[in-house]
Amino acid sequence: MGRSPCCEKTHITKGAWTKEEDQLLINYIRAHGEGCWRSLPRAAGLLRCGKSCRLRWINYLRPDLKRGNFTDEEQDLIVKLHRLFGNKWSMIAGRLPGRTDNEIKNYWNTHIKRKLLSRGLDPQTHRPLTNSYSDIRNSSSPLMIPEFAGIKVGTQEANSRSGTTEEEEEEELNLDLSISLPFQSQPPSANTAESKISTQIFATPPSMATQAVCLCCHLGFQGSQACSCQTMRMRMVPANDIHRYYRPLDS
DNA sequence: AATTGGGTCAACCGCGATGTT
DNA sequence: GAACATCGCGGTTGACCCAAT
Repeated sequence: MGRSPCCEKTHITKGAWTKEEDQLLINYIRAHGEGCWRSLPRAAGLLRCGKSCRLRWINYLRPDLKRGNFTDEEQDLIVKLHRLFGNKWSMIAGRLPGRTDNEIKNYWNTHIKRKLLSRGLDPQTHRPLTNSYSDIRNSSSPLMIPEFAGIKVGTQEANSRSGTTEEEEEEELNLDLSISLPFQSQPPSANTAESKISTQIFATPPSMATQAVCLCCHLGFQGSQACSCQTMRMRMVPANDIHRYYRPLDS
């Protein structure tokens, strides 16, 4: 037999979170750390589904979250990453410190998507809406988004000059995406487009990993037992795990 | 002052991958 | 290996805000 259900279907609160609920969740996670979302609501005294607690914490309550508008650099990076990963918001979020997948997804749908459309670009493919792919490859005009500096897909002229293939074209994109936590000890092994991209992105010196924000330091606990900086410097953390880069205070 | 319409974003839903029994 | 739970993700919804009318 499997496990028991993740949460009781009855007596579950839905909708907007109250300040009291937020505080209960914050207090509990401060004391016990993240994890075991199934048992968390009851233990924290919340009448919420564990899933809802996890979402609230990750998207809103985490102390390392950035608030406020996206910077031009972040916007630029989102477009680059979206071109590489598509709607893999968690992958994109993993490379934008302090931003959540939900936040990026919302920002994409409300701002960037519209901007691209107004430029006549397909937000999914980042290519002109009216032209087919072959048209684009034969086009002499660069695929540029002036508002997002540095997003140049490449041109036929450039390709014929350098004799690059489509895959190489991808690699021509400057992927200096290391403002986040781009290092992974073992890049994905599968020979997929994503893995190639990941390999490239993750090919950052190990020293970059130490530039990640340690949550404990962020909270002012550097040097304390809770601070795991030194431990984390010994082993590399997957980029997607930046938000987990901390250790429960009571451990 | 009331209504309307668009923009924003927190939260929910459903699904696939993974883990556990 | 089957059955089930958990986790995490992407898509969608709906409440709220604000400006225009």
